[in-house]
Amino acid sequence: MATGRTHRPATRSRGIPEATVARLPLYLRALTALSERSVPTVSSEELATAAGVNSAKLRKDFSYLGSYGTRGVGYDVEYLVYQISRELGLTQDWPVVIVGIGNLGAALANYGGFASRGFRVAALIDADPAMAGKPVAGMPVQHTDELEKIITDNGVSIGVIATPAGAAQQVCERLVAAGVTSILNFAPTVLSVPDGVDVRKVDLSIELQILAFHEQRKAGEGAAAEAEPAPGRRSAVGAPEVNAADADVDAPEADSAAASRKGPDGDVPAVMPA
Amino acid sequence: MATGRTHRPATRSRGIPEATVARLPLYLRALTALSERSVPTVSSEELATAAGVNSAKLRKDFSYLGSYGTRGVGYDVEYLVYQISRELGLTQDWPVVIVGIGNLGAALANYGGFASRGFRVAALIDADPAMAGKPVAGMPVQHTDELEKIITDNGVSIGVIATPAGAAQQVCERLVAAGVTSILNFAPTVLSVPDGVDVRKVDLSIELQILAFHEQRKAGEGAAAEAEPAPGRRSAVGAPEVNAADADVDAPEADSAAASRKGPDGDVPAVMPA
DNA sequence: CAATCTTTGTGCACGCGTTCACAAAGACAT
DNA sequence: ATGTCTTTGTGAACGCGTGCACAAAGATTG
Repeated sequence: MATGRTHRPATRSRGIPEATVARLPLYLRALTALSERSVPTVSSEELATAAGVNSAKLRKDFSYLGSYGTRGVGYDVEYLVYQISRELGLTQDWPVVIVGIGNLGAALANYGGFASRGFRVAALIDADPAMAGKPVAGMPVQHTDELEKIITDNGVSIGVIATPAGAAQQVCERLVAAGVTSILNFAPTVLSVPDGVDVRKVDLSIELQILAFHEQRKAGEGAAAEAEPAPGRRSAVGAPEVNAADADVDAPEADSAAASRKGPDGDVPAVMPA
Repeated sequence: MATGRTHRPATRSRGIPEATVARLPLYLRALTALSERSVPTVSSEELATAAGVNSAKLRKDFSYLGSYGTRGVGYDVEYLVYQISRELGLTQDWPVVIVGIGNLGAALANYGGFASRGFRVAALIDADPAMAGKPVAGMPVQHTDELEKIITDNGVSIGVIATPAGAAQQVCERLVAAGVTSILNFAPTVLSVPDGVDVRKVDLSIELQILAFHEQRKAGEGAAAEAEPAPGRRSAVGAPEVNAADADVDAPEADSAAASRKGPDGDVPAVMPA
């Protein structure tokens, strides 16, 4: 083949495939582990195993970044850590705010995985006045009223939403209006945002539902009839009112944003289980 | 979105596409909201908007389940809720165990989205003896020693791992050995499991890293040079030892499973930031 | 320097998922 | 009953992602 690629495509817009981008953090994690063990180089085969992917896929992924490997040897760990970090934008500091400091929000605030990757929790925000000033993860919770000022003063461009579903859209709009252009949404709701704003969602119960689907498949493999994998069953469906009851419990935490603006109908559809 | 997926060789027998299965919970959520508002029928267009997807995609998805719509009218909400619930296996009870009751584990235990979808938290398990008996989410935490007995007695087939990365693989193996065949992994580690066991992973920091990538893209759109979206920066990369220090903090919680079996090397590669 | 060995980088083919576009089906009005 | 209107269900085209398989590149050895 031709003598390799030009190291710098120069044109930023020349896209790395989305699927590849999603795997870069995986590689980075594996590489960091190797780095800590002072492993100097690693082959695509070894690294692929460590990252849980196919080696051909890994090589192709890396080829989008440039030719950083040495044939017959492998990849230089430290160099690759740097290149991937740079590509992901982790060589700079990203201040983030977490809105909705309930169980989940607090857990996220305490999550060390953020800080270790260049993400700095700039502020914790909650709509409950009773929460204001209360220290969580060694940081005082601030009231929603301060949201805009916090975003502006800290130059925050990434926001994490961990509010109840009913409050998520409103919080989202305020974040965006204040200048946030990337949102990580933990609320079980579809957020609508203007063009130019990225939203990624993490839904804890959706993953379980997908597992349940496959689990049911397994159980019903031999028998066509209903499987009974465990003692105790229930009907579940057909009792919408239990979902309504879940509304408060459902939310990952106790943010009172929803309560403060309870539309008798407005948040019923939004506050969803699942 | 949450990531994670094990190798799915070929589509199961009369398989619904994996991508479709992953969207069913989304539809179900939107439909439940409509059901609570007593909306009798809904068109593919409306429902697609509510679920945040393309209407053609939605129709094709539903076509895999059967012809449940009425041309010229739309879909019967209640009927569709039932059909999707049944397809996902949510009409039966799924007892789950949560292993690793730290910040994240506790948040999950309190998360109402599980119970409202047919998932019953059968037990909370932690390796820390000091946690044993302590009530979390109205349920006493049990010690890891009881793991196998709990799984067997409750017929648990789905396990949630919220331990530090260093303990995840070991916990995983014990769960599988005890009969668990589906695992939801929150630990930032690649789990290796035997065939027939499904693993889905949720990595909180990977999502942020993906956002950072796009954010960097936006910032560098006009200027070719390094962007400065906020006051304060850092070098981040090139300091592996800070990651090592993160090891304990990194874990979403305080499960001491890792501590109880600290291999001087065994968990170093596993305990990863990111 | 030549031969051999290892591992990368990638051309190519295949399959899955997405989207378009439309005919068929049924509701509804006249 | 007939015609019109709405919306589903799906055939087909397209694009992306994945994995195979191999030639090129460089290390290493004799």
